[in-house]
Amino acid sequence: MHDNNLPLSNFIRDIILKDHVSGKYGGRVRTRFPPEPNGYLHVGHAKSIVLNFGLAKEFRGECNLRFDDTNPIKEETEYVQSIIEDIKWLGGDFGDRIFYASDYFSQLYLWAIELINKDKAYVCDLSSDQVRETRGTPTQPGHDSPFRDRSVEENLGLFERMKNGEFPDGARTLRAKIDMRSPNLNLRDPVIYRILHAEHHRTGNQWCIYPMYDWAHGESDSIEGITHSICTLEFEDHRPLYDWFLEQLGIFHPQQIEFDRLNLTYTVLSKRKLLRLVEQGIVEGWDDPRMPTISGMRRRGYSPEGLRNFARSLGVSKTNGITEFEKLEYYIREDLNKAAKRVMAVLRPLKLVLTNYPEGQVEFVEAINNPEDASAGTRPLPFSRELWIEQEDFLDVPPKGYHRLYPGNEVRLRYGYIIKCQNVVKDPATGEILEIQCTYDPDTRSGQRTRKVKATIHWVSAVHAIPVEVRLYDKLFTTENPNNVPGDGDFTMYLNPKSLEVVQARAEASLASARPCDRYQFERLGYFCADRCSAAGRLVFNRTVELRDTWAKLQKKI
RNA sequence: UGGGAGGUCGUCUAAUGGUAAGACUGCAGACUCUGGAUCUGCGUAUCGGGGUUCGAGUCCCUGCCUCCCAGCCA
Repeated sequence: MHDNNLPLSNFIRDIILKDHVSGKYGGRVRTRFPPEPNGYLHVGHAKSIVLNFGLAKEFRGECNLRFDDTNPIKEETEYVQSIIEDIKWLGGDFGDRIFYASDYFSQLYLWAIELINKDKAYVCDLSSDQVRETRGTPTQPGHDSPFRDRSVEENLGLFERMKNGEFPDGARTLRAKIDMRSPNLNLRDPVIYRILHAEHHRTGNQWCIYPMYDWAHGESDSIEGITHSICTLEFEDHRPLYDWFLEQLGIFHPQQIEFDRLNLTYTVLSKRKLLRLVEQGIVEGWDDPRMPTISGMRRRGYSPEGLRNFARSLGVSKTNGITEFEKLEYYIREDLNKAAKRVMAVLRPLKLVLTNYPEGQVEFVEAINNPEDASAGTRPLPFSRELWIEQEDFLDVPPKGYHRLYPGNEVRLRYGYIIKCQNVVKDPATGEILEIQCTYDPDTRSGQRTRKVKATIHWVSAVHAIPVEVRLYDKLFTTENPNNVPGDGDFTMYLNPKSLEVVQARAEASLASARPCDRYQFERLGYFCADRCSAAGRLVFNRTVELRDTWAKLQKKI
């Protein structure tokens, strides 16, 4: 078993380690996690959070939380709240260092004026269509805007009037004066301010010009004294621009480093697509347990530790790959196995009667709460004549290798007795199995040295069991890469119609005290988590992940 | 066909000129009062072709393939 707390080596850590020992930035390490509050965080962000906060912690530095809130049209306070909650839940420690790019709007404005004064920026009257037309293409150079050579004074005046709200949206922009013939499209006089008469979630109507990402991001990093600005691969082309702005201004210059974003099989991880799932009502909301969002996974029952271990196991590189969903499930199970209390619950109940067990008699058997943790202790379980067992644990005609109950066969009732199937009661009209009649062997009570049988099945006492609703979740998509759609198709064509099944189950009575978010293992079935809507009178559990099931796997192969 | 970045077991990641390693998956087995967990075993993977070198996944040349970039999104 590997040690999950060991710092894993990766190329970014190598760079930081080198800078740390060489004394660059005074040996100081400061990273940042810069989400845009335009959606909920997902498992891909978890990778970035673990990386950024982990690196800061390892080198005794800090990681700031900074909201990249430069686009008032898409951003909302609800997202800010959810992001803060999700990072905390995951264990990211930002202390009181919650910042907003919008905190720096005034400074950014002043710096823009500085750029104009240095003849490195100009006000352009071209429409967005015209800008696109003059930008050129990847293979053809662009050409200069007719407004490129305005005087500093004119630019200053126009820019101030832009700020003062004298022009409608889109009428003008402030652009950096770099090189319209650059092979890097980002350097072809990129827009740095646009006019947007929109209310901002924090600055309200104070501004009607808003900085673009490229202009705001590096400068925000600089203001906060970020040493290593870690972002995803698609920003590689932006690094020259990131550097250019900093150089023009002559301010503190953080280092941008790009790494590969997480892709997961059977999953979409783009905020645009996730937003669609929410808005079209395909899922219940951002925290639907089928969503790859952090809040969805939390509601599903994933533990922060499990998610962190998964994120750490990912590694960091510049290769564009797709991680198998099974790897995520492995780390979730690994953590839950250690921590989750075991209970018995029957998802699809089938009546079982012990014909030789006295009517009305109840005895208590001792059940182990967690075989992985002796300190979790034991609990008494009521045992009686009539029980519920799992429908799939009985088969009238068993296939080869099936060890569970069938006519004439013996199995052990977990923590109870060995029983033998004597009779099957069926509906004469439909052939539906109504009841299984068995005899129990009084000499085989759990805890004694008795003979062995091939299978142990779970059960609950019919009179003692409580009804619970269980939501069985499955993958949201039926294909490994839902992003890869043929022709003019849409990723929703791969939606799994069976991603949610609700069953009315019977559970041991101890589950009555389950509080929302409590995690359990339902023995032989999987890990389950009390939903946030679960209450004493109406218990609801979400299936987090199934147990590994080698029998089911064998069946599939046939 | 411009620029940028990549190509190592099925998947993800290591190896920083010196025995190609680990995790996940898969398969086989042991153990088991969870067909869980645990344990054991199983790996012809360096994109191709040249070159440098005693020695190349690593360095050089060349070809091929993949991803990203033409928002007043981030």
